[in-house]
Amino acid sequence: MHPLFEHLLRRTEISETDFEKCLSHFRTRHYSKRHFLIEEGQMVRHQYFVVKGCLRTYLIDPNDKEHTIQFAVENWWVSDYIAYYTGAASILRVECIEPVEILSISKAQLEQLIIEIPGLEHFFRLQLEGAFVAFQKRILSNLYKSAQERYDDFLQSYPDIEQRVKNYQIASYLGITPESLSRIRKQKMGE
Amino acid sequence: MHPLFEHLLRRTEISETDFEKCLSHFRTRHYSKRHFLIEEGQMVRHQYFVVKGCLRTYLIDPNDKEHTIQFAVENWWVSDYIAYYTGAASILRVECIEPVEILSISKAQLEQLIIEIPGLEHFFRLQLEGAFVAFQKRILSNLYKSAQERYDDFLQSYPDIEQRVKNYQIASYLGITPESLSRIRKQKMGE
DNA sequence: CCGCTTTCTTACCATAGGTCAATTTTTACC
DNA sequence: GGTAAAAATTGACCTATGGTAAGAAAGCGG
Repeated sequence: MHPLFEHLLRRTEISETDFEKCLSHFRTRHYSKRHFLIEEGQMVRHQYFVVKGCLRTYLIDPNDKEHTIQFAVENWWVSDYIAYYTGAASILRVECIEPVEILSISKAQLEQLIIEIPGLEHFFRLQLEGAFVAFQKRILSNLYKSAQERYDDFLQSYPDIEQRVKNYQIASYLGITPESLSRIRKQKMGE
Repeated sequence: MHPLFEHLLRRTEISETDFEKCLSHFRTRHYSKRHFLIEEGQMVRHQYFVVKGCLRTYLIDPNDKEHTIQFAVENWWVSDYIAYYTGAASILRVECIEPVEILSISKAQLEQLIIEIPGLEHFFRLQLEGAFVAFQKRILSNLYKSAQERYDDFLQSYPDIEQRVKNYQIASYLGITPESLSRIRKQKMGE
């Protein structure tokens, strides 16, 4: 079964016919490592479903430091959602950190599909509820947990991702420097 | 016009008849300052629309420190959404920090309404998109901005809320101690 | 309006994590 | 498989923010 079909069925009911219609509006794209799906300053009119590979969404601050918001692997959606939802120019980058196969759809087309296909709006509402929970947990973690604890949480939550990304990228997700992460890892060795 | 009707109309189309039906499933409640709408350990089966007053959602960590996730004033929705969406027991408190008038609805009833009234699901999807953007911005801020900058951002984003809540509550929202906030405020005086 | 409680401020010291720079290890690619 | 580049580690030092404690100010209930 198509991975997107399977993915949609987890949260909503959709007929095979409707799915085919839906799928016809997505375009498959292949990108190599280092390709930027989105760069700062762009308008963002698409979002993407990851069929294969790994990507990272991050911001570069005024001191040239990177801060990772999200990693995306198979069956995740990715975009600069601040820009996508608000219509503002992007302040983020979305970079392929592995060779990637994605399905791309424009916001205009997706909104049209949502009107036409019952169940799609439901899917995206539930999807956003999930994101809401994840974000809120992350904000809480950042508020009261130590770097060490956040790293442990990360390992537990994303054991699959940990092996596919660089430590300095994980550090930038946790809000610490690569040096600090290295020290934390060193300390864990001795446990 | 009813504040909830006005609120819904900002994001979706809904007939007056449908709104009346919708409203009939909400229950108006009044609470005094210090009342807890939700406490740790509870199951959370309701969410609330704030008609009047101000509330705060926060966590108490193992060291008895408070960490604020959200303030809610007129026309905001509030609940412990982690518990509400996941079905897990609450780890948060929702406390009235002013006398409050709210409209309460159970998840079961709301989900039923969403099935019956076209446009409601659309409303909540857009609402969640807005929350998504706000959360992502907050995570980014926490990743790369100083306490000072986050305080400035807070003042700019929520000038209305700033005057209705205690400084120690703002500090707990920003992820700093009341003492640090006090120092920041002192420094701002001299500017 | 008084007294009590809560909140805010200030000062002094402590610390997690940051910065910088050098070194080692890993990875990518011809 | 050798080499250049990228990533990770380490050590010495630094800084923003936390912890604690105590006093000042503000708010509230009677």
